[in-house]
Amino acid sequence: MKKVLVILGPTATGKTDVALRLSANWRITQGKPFNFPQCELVSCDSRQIYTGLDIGTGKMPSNNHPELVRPEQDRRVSGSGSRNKFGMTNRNDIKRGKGYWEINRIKIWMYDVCDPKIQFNVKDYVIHAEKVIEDILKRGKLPIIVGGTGFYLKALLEGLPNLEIPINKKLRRELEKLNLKALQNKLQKLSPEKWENLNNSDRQNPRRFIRAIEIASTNSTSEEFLRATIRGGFKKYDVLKTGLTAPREVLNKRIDSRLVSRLDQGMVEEAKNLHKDGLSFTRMKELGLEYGMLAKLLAGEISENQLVDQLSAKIHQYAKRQMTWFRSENSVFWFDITSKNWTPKMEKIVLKWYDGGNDNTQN
RNA sequence: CCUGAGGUGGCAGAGCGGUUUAUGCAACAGACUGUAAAUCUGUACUAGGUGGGUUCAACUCCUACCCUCAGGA
Repeated sequence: MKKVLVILGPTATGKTDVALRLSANWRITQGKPFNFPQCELVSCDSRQIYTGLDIGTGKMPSNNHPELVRPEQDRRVSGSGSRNKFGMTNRNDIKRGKGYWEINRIKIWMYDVCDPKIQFNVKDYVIHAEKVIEDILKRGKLPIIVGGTGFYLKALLEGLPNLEIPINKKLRRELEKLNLKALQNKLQKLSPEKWENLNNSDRQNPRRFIRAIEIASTNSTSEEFLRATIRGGFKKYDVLKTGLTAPREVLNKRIDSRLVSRLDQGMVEEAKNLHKDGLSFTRMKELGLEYGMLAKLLAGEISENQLVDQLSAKIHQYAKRQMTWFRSENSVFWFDITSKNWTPKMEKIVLKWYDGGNDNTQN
């Protein structure tokens, strides 16, 4: 079975660095007893997807890797070429070897797949990422999925039942005009079972309603529906899930110091430029966290001090949400990055898994 | 020093003479099968600058003091 390594965990645990180090180690130790693979990283992050969100999403390595390369140089020069639905100039960017970054000669995929003005979503992610991963495997390398977006990761690994039921823009536009009560009524009428299945929290979440209604109102005999269960996720691969954590307080401290260094790296400038390139503040706010706050700063709604304080809190909350999400993830080998010797331990487990092939159940 | 405004919970910020309480943010916990760094839910907690009054009752009225801010000198 083809193998895929996953490194998941909340923000600021250093997932990417670990993945890069693993990749580098493997290359260095080539020729030893194990048949070490070469690795390529696959980002699983709902914001690194977007072009131009570099510093604020941590694509830009903070400890200035000298050999950072960005193969796709002129991506943002808006030429006259036709653009795909993600606002990229060529539909096949990924196939043609674009859409990745290279750090110390290690490729990182699923960066810069979509224009930030355009809304990306899970389905887009799954489709692209699957393609990328298959391609990496075909080239005989080990894909390392580096994931902070639990939902995307889950969809990629396990599939999403209604993934094939498309977005109905017209319907959404109408539903968005309705208030919560109206949405509730509509779903109750349309699909009582669906309503029953929603928990209290989702029953007050307009955004969930809109999709639920969207699903419920597709004709169940439609072609989309028939195809709806096709996507089955990753059953065909041998997946090892590793996870990085740290105590809350440690994480918060790391987040705060990282925030300072992102500011030093020119995060504000970056946001200014994005806005100059036509990214509205409204849209920027939708992008959340750093960009959301940066938009507020640039729009004059908050001061620089407020930016730091509020953003820090927001990212703390985000990390918390990620931890809550990942807690329910099954069969993850967790490593506390504040514990001693976690790195060699992790490497050992990974190598054993990679080399073994048959000793799969160790947790 | 004068004049004006004001001092409310971790922060911001309302109303009100009387036990039900603003509210928002933050905190804590959680949900989440197509915006997921988004969206949503639940919980707890913490007040009324200080000292005097008035009143059956004061965060709410009066007063002195302290402090802050703005304008003046």
